[in-house]
Amino acid sequence: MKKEDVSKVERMRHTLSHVLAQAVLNLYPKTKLGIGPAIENGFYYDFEFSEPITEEELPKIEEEMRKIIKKNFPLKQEYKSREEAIKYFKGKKQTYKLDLIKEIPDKKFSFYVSGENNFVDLCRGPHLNSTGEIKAFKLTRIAGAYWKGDEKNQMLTRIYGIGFETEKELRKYEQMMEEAAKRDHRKLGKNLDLFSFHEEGPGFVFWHPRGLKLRENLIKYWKEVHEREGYEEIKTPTLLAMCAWDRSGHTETFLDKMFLAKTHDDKDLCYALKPMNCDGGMLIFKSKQVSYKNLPIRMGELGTVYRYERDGEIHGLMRAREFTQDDAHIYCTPEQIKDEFKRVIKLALEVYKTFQLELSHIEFSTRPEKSIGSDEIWQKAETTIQETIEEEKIKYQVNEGDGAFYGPKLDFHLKDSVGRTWQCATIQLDFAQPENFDLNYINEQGEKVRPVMIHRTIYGSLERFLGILIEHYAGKLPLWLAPDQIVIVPIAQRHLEYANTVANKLKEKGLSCGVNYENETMQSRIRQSELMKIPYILVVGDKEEETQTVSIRPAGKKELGIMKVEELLKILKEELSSKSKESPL
RNA sequence: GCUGGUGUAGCUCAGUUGGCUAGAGCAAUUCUUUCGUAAAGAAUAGGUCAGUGGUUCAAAUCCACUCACCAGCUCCA
Repeated sequence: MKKEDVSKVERMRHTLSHVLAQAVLNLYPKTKLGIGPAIENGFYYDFEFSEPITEEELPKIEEEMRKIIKKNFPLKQEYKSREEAIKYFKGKKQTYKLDLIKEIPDKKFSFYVSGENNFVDLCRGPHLNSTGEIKAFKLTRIAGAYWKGDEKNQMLTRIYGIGFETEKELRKYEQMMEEAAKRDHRKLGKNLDLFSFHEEGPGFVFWHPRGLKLRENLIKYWKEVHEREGYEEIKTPTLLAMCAWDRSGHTETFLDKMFLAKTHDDKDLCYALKPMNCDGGMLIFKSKQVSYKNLPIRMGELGTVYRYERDGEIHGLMRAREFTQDDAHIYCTPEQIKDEFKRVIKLALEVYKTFQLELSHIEFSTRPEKSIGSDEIWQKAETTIQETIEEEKIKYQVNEGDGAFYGPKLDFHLKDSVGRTWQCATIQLDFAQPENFDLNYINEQGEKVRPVMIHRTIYGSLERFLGILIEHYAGKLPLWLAPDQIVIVPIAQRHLEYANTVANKLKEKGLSCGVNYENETMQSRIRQSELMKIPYILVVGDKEEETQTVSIRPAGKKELGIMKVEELLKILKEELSSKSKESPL
């Protein structure tokens, strides 16, 4: 790669990883080197230390790095032949580097040399001209990472750092991360009394009244758009007998993630909690004869599924062991695939726009190792998806071998507050399951024909999507989603009656409105409401009662003055109907 | 599951190298107070220091195991 193709800050981050490796070798000469790339906002390097190291040693390594930077060593690129390269790393006992060379087919290998001990690293570059060009950096944390990203391999020690062109930018980034940590949905979920987790159910979400209301608001919107899009809703059992999972291939490919259930009399019919909703849906499809005239059939299901995720993989709402997919299965003819696919893409983009969510990226995942169905079927499915997204001019990246076991898929990824991405919407093309379940419809010639199946979600899971939303809005949910929309604060006890009259008027219009008449000062009650991020606080006292008005204070803002209740209702109605817009007040 | 870390009251956190009855603020309860836009005052109650086992005259503190959580990896919606 040419130097000018890579931004200066990226080259700096890459050089930083080399400086890190050099510093580590200076301090711990027996260390074996893995790889060290530049990443978003920084860099890392993987090492195998002879003795385990701790985070307390990072300042020492950082200091050594500063020495190397100060000495301003030039980075020189040179080439070695395969034999020279192997000989060099054998001499240094750098087994991981030898492993890398084995995998690169090139005849000539690019190396970078710098430093007083002529630190040499196998590397394509590009780099800065010399270490002295490095500006602001900091080592941030230490973590484990498998060699070449494969859990069957040795686990190495990864040291992460951040790097920027100025100290100011570095500090700004650190501050941003601190702010982001405050948005963590797990923290907000506790503070806003939305949900909790308990040792008695690791990975299971306990929804509190306020959280459940939020969840239901999200469901309501989902139902609206799906009804409009021609979906019908179904509900299938939480448990199915194992023969269903045998048939769909889950037993073979998914068993380690399934919760199994038995009855007390130990009959041989063993059950599993559903890890996916498709089996139940297909049984409904099969329950009657379908004509080509009925297709496409779009069956939606807010299906709660159970997956025994391994310890350490669960993460708040983002990755739970029980979660509800906003699932749907579209049964259609081969000719209808593209059109249906496009409709789902459009719907996903529309929904994300409503929340003003920015998409991180779209991934096209192809056939995995563990899969069912013939080569021909996979080929056809992958080509169809690729053609569709190219026709739609959608930017995507290919994720080789990451499809579902029954078909290739298109995934939409969203970012959380600290930049981790999470897969939300997914659209999966499936020729295999209709085969397994012997699904068919009657075509124009009166023959039985196999339908094609599209599995899809828009939110992905209600839990994950809510996690993303809570962080996206930093807990300050828009009026239409907020579990408690309005709170009325009567100034003194004598205003309680009037407060209740106003509350009833608002409730009649379907707004959720409470009255806070706790034995606390008005200031304290306003504070409580602010902390709960209730969109509107209405204060009522003598003045308001006399003029039949309310004093309005939108959350996080100063008071706006007084207004007639009818006038307020008009404004709120407008705000509720335009979900994606900001509050007009 | 892997590497590293954490676990003290409902919440946020103190608790020196093991040593008197484990503390604080907020929240809760009771009483007083009825207040004009982000915290009124007083009193009361609240803990098997995650669990189990061990070391010790003595363990919140040291060790082992288990559980849960956090960061990253792997995996995933």
